[in-house]
Amino acid sequence: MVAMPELPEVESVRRQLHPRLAGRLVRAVHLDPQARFGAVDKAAGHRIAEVRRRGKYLLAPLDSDLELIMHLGMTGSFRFRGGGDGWQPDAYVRATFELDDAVMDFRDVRRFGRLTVVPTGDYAGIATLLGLGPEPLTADFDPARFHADIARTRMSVKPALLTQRPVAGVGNIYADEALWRARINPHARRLSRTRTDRLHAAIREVLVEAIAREGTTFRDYRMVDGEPGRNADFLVAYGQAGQPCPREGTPLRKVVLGGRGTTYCPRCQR
DNA sequence: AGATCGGCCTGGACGC
DNA sequence: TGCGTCCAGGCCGATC
Repeated sequence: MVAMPELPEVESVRRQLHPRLAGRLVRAVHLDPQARFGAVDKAAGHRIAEVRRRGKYLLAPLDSDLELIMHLGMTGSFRFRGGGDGWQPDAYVRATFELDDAVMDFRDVRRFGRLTVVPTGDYAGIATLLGLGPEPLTADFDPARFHADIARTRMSVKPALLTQRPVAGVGNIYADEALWRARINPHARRLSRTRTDRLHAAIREVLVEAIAREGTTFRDYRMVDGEPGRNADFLVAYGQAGQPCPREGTPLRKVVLGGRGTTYCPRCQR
């Protein structure tokens, strides 16, 4: 495992990115010739209004009814040159934004990150963003709707969460953490309202706690100032296979579910 | 239409 | 030491 920026990591990046980008003019965008980014160079000549977040996406409205969309993928990070944090561009810089008062690099070892510019709100070419579920930390995340979404699908609850449709921003780490906390087996289907209510609360809790620690860093995830998140030492399920369950000591089991590594307690997660 | 699966991409871990 | 193989996974497109 490397990084997997999920909602807490992306939100931590957003909080540092917003003050550095809001109001700035993009003078030019330089791309790695191998990068398959969309029309991100269309950002050139436009001013950034703000940096928002939806799920794991960073959204930066530009003037002229354009919108810069950024996704960190697995290993993406934004770094600024000459900021005193020692950052120097390396072989993994995939895009460089020349701003009116700064130079920002997008670094991405595995190239899973995505950058593009679209007409404001036109997400037709970005299926996951188009079908993105509610923001978990707002009132939009409604327990009744969450239950209906989880009950409607025939998928197991964990893969269902990873589709981003029942709720936005939950990835592999926080799915395992929330399911453990809610004592729900990741294979479970058609959960009762009582259990989706527990999961609803657990998702909010693990995300809020991880944001307070500025996310989970294993290796590559870095905030804009280069600092790692501090949540890795607080994970109780993800990556803890074989360790005793903190609730009652049964060794945690790792399986592959929906093609993703999944760790859970076979005894207390039913 | 919803669900499933392979591919993308790379470096690090691991085995011999 | 060095090489080959496997693994990690968010998202997307193809297919069932």
